[in-house]
This record gives sequence, structure tokens and C-alpha cells, in this order.
Amino acid sequence: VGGLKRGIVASASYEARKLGIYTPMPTSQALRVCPSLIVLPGDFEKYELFSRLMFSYVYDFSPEVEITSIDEGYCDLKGNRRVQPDEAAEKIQHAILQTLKIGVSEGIASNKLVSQIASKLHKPRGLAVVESGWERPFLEPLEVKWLPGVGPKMDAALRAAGLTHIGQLAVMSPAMLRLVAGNSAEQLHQFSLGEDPRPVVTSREAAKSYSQQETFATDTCDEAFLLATLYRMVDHLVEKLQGDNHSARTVSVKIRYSDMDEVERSLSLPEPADLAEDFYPLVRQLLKKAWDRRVRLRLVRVRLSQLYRGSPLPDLFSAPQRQRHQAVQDALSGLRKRFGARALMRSHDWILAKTKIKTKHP
DNA sequence: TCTGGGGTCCTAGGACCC
DNA sequence: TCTGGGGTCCTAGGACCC
Repeated sequence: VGGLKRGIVASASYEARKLGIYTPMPTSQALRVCPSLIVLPGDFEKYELFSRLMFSYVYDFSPEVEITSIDEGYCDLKGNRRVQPDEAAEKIQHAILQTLKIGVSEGIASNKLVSQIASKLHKPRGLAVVESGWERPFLEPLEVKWLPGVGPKMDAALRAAGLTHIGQLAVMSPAMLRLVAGNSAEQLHQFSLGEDPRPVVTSREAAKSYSQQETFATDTCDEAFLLATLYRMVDHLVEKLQGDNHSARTVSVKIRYSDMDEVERSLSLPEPADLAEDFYPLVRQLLKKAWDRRVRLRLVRVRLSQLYRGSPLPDLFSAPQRQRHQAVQDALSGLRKRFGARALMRSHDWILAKTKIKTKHP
């Protein structure tokens, strides 16, 4: 599964992995490695449906379920006296395989850290048990990159210091580890011992930001096109925002140049807003501010953050105009829902008139 | 034709306030 | 002539996760 044009591999089947195809390899490269590769586009609505169904089988054994992503989560089985953890895990796995035809991997341990690593270690379709008291010896021989928080940079830093395995971190003093890992040292050291005090959190936290980004089929320097794209993104984000009964104070625009160099600029409104028209002028300003090199762009992103509950309080003077904007917004989103996201776009003429920018190729 | 998309968290400097 | 301390908010960038 991945992007076809300029995309990357989002996920690879085990057959493909055998041939050396991994996330996040560029799809073009994957096709060079394996010309007969079958590349499918993602279908996130379907994944969300299956995600919900998958977790429904977990709830059968405990209400203490923490969903951390579309395909991962934790379940606290301590409260279930009727069924042993390994038995519950097996039943969940079996039910998901039978009904959804999806193989899942599970890890049973005394904390989230060890259970997650155990399950990942035994992909696919594994069921690993790490008995209480065996957390540290279980982790010792594993490479440091298995620990959450150790990405490419931290891995390289630790490696440069000769620290390749978790067992090595466990026998160090946190103070010494600090010289290599900085502020992450204490957390890393605790994890290396197999200790993890983080509880299973059932309540879903409210979103902190909404963003949308797009990589173009070909790099562009067409300002009207870029603005039309950014405005379409604002429309989409504002619809989500209102759907969740939120408003936002901060808007950011990120650009990525042809050479992968990235710049992000942000601005905050004095009061939260939830209408696309409130954000258009800021987005226009931010694009101008961010894009100061004479280089084509390959990606733009819009993000709304500093979210607040509810709609902004209507103000006496702008109320009628706000209603008109809201009506246009609703009509737009209705049409886009029926006919596709690009069925109706802000015209380049409208944007150019509005921005007073003159381009040779509108 | 190399290098996606949607998120979270942390840090650090500057403005500003008392 | 020299030059506080504590706090918050905003902005920019980077690391990391799935």
C-alpha cells in the first residue's frame, strides 16, 4: 500500500518484505526492486471501519482499552478474574482472524512498554508472554531502537557512543546516559530496566491540532494554484473543526521546496475562529512569508491549532456577514461531499483579484 | 521521477508583564 | 553607572510515532 506517483510505501505485505521492500521506501524505488509489485492506494475509511470492529473484540474482555492508533492499543486485563490473560489474548486473536480475516500480534506483560515490544517482536500473528519479573532479561539483548523514543537520530547518537543494546543502557548511570541522550536519559534508563509506570488510559484526549498536506504531482511555482490548494485545505479543516465543535486561534503554513528544504510559518488570531474566511488572509500572508526562495514547491501544508471548545461568540457587527460565509461554506462542503473534494474550487481569478498578485500564468 | 500524511511533544529565544 | 527575577505567550524548528 502506498502512493503511486511520488509516494512512499505505507505498508508492505510479508511477501513484499521478503524482497526487501519496507516502509517508508519511495514507491518508485520499490517498483525498481520488484517490477511485478502490486501497489494499492490507501482506503482509510475502510481501515477505520475495520479498526472499530477489531477493537470491539478487545472490549469483550475488559473495558480498560487504550486505543493508541488505528491499528494499535493496550488492554488492561488485571480486572478480569474469569479469564487468564493468555486465554483472553488467544480468543481475541482468533475472533479477529475468523471474522475480519486479519492477523494481529499480541504481547502480554506487566506494563505497556514490554507488552508492545513483545508483540512487535513476534509479528505477524504472534502471541508473546513476558512473565512478571522477566522484563529486564527480555529487553537486554534487543537493539536500542526497539525502545519508544529512539528514532533514527537517537539511535545514531547512542550507537556513536557504543551503546547498541538495551542491556548496555540498563547498567549505566542515568547521569552518564545524559551525556549522550540528553533529557531523554531518565526515561530511557527506566525503560531499559523494563519499568514503565504509564497507566492504560481509556479516555480519548481531544485533538490538539488539525492539518492537511499535499505533495504535488509536479513541483510548482504557480502562486494562484498554490493559494487555491491552500484554501481548499482550509475549507476541509474548518469543516472538521466545526464538525468537532471546535474553533482555532493559530494557523500555520508549511512549504517544502524541490530540494526538500522545509519552512513553516504561523500566526495567531486574538480570538478563536471557525470560518474559512477568517483564515484565508492569514494563510495568504503566511505563504508569502514562508516562500522566500526562488525555488519551486513540492508540498504545502495547513495546520489549525490552539483549539477551543465551541464556536466563537457572535459579534454584533459581523454577524450577518458570518452567516453568509457559513452558508457558502456549508454549500461548498455539501457539493464536495457529493461530487468530490475538487468538484468546486475557488477560481484563480477570484484568488488573484483578492490577493492583487499578478502572474503570467494564472 | 527518490524521499507521504496526520499527528504529539519538546526546546529555545524573544516579547512582554509585574 | 549598571542592570533583578519570575512568569506567560508566541513563533520556529526538530524528533518521533504509526
